[in-house]
Amino acid sequence: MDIKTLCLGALSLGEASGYDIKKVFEGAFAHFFAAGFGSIYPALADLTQKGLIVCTDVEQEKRPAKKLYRLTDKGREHLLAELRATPPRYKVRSEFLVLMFFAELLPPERLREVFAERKADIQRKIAEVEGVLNECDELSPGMRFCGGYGLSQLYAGLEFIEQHEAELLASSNNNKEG
Amino acid sequence: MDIKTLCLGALSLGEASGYDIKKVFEGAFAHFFAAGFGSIYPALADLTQKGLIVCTDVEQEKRPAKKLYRLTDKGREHLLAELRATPPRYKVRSEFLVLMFFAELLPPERLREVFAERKADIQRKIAEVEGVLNECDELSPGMRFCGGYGLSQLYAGLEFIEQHEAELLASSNNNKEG
DNA sequence: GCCAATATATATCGGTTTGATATATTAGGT
DNA sequence: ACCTAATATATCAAACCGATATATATTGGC
Repeated sequence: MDIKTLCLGALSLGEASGYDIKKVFEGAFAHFFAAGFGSIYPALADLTQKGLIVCTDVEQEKRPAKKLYRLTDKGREHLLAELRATPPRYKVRSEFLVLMFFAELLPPERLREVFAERKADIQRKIAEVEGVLNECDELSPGMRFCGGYGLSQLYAGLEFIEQHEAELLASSNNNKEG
Repeated sequence: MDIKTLCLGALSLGEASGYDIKKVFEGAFAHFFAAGFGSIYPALADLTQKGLIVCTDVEQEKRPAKKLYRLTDKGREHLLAELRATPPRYKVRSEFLVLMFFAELLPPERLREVFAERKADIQRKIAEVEGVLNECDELSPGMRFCGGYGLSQLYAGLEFIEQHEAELLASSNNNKEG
């Protein structure tokens, strides 16, 4: 699944600008799919050119002008077909775990820092997802499932780190001394 | 962190060919970092050109010839510096969760399939990681941490799906009838 | 003995994605 | 008056992904 399909998905929730879509990727989508402006704007141009979305220029009083995009019927059909055909993959790319894998090559004080940063990051994300789940009451069951799944992963990761970091830090210190 | 650094990391465990490194990415690294031949071979060429690794051609009796790569001192230093400077990120890209997010747009029977595929995939990965942890007794504490962390994520995900799939399927069926 | 599938091994290439950067306007704080 | 943050769009090189091509050797089934 590419960013284009994700943009169609975001637009299935209502019309939006590229900037709005970016905010969707930073909010609700944040913990399971990332996309920057460098992906979103070309995707919107492409989708427009293919007739899957249409664009309206909107002048604003107190902000820069924006381009509002809306799904066409063709675009909605394309989205449905794409979703039905998408295999349910789940891919992780974790620099954190690479650092753990090579923990012996890190200075103990850096290892401590890494654990602290990672835990802080997880806690920040937990707060974000819980915020969305609690504050927004127009979420579909599917969206709530997504949030819940994300929380399960975040809590399990946090718990694992808290239970095992001391052990790894100890072996790192021994390694330094020996 | 790019694939080049990962290749340096793989070579810090001993000399290897591009093909060997791919197997590392399919085994020990599998659940937290992916890399294909299209990334690995250019990375090795680049690292050789920069003097961070050296290459030896090895003719083999019963197999195609291979190129064995080995870290240089400069390469080892580069790896250490890179690891010390790498922020501990953790990025997920999940088509599975995108499908959950838009579950309303999926036919109920496809939703059932998606859950079945995802659970089978998780169970396959659990077996893989547990296999490595049980069968290999030369793993460093850091590598065991990695495997354990992966298992914590896999078990938490599996449990969450088992506890919530019925609910989502029910709302999907209602949606169809309503 | 033969065929198909699998494993070993390297390499390339188009298309997509990432991350950084550029540009411009308005709001709000000091 | 000045700086920072938010709103808004756009581009680009570098990196990465997935598929494909090429070639040899082994293994298992019939």
